[in-house]
Amino acid sequence: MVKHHASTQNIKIAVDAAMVTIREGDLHALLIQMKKSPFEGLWALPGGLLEEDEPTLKAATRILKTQTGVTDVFLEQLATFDDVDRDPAGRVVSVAYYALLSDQNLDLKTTEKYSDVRWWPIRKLPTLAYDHKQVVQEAIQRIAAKIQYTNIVWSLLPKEFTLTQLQHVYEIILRKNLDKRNFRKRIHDLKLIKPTGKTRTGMAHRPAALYQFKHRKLEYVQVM
Amino acid sequence: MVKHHASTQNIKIAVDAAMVTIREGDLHALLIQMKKSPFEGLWALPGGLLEEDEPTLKAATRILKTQTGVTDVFLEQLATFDDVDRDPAGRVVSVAYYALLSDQNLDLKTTEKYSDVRWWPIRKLPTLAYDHKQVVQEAIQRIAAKIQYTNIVWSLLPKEFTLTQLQHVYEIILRKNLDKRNFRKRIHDLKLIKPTGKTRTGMAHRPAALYQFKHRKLEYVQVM
DNA sequence: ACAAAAGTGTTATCCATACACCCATGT
DNA sequence: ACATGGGTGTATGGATAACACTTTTGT
Repeated sequence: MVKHHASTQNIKIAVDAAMVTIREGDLHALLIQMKKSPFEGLWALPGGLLEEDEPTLKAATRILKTQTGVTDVFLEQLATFDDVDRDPAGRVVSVAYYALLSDQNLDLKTTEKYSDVRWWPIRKLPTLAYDHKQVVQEAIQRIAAKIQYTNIVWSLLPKEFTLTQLQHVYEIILRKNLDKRNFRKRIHDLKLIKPTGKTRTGMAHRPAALYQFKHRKLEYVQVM
Repeated sequence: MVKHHASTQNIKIAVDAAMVTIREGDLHALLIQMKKSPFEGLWALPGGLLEEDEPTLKAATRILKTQTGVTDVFLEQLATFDDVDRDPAGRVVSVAYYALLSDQNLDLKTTEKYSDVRWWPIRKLPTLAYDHKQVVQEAIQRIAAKIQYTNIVWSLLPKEFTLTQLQHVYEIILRKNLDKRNFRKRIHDLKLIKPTGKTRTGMAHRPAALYQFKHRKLEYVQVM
């Protein structure tokens, strides 16, 4: 045990959310541009101080909803970041979450609080406030690990998608090319998705069959 | 972002540590018996409030050192537990760590603060205070997952150990029997350990060769 | 007709698994 | 001499990886 100055502890708790999606063939994170000093103009993950009667998961859910309007996505605690100097304004411990979003149906909201809100490619981030660069890095690592033994990619795709779209998600996150036939055989054997019967037409090539995930919630399956 | 009542936030931060070892053929966790109400007599993980100028990892390191005297072990953040009602005394968010200890060279310290300190088999825990049962469960899951793709078992074994001891660690944590020859072939191919040249004698059977880990720090390797 | 992505099976290689006996020591 | 765990190699089967052509559409 550390000490017992319970009444004198003066540490604040924040919740930050790394929202991640795939756009233009690459992973992107949602960043807000800060208005207030000392980080004026810098970019950061959306977040804020925790309320007393609110669990961190609820706070993260609210941040997500406020920024993007979505609720039905994969959202999970990432880790807690607590370097003593991470916030120049004082000791603030941050419980970080990460969420996976489909690039569809997103409606970014700019609020009074921020100068700007936008998606940034994860490999070309601007300078970030606090330790948010590290938070994003750890989120990426977690995602890359976790798509290999769970079904969480459901949260990165629209409700209906083609097998090629699904394969691209894996290729982009794992940063390697996959064999089309082996990938499809694998996905088929896992029985995580089912055909909708529809096809995606309007492209200058053969229409692709559309599929959907049977369950849009976390399941453990050895994908690769 | 949640709200901006920064000055009014009244949430405390604690650090708790699940220290785990293998004794008598099973996983055990170190628990302390509480003296103070409202959990008087109940068992709990060692922990305490975080100090303002201290990172949580340092706090966890100190808890570990205080309880067991050891420092050179694997210690990692597990997760943050923050149910609003987890502590009847008020809102306390707990950053939980877990540590892996060898059953050797342990010197449990009972302090004034606790009625008792002892190892409890993980499958037969007493009633625990707070949400510590959940913390232990998550630690076990993490350990079982992580020994399969890292070298962290180094921290559960003495500096020098036999291949059979190493195999037992995996068998106990994964709860399944492994084939001796396949296991040894695998371990040998991974090149994580090296023979010390010594043997362990004094037993009513052929002496076993003693090995040690080449590196006593986290490395990522697909073990199984 | 051409371009572009969709869709589809087979073969070879590698890796995981199953399996049994002799060895060195203490009693 | 007997009991006990230590130590060792091979053969098989299943999973993974490599690989090319036909189909359907839009222009």
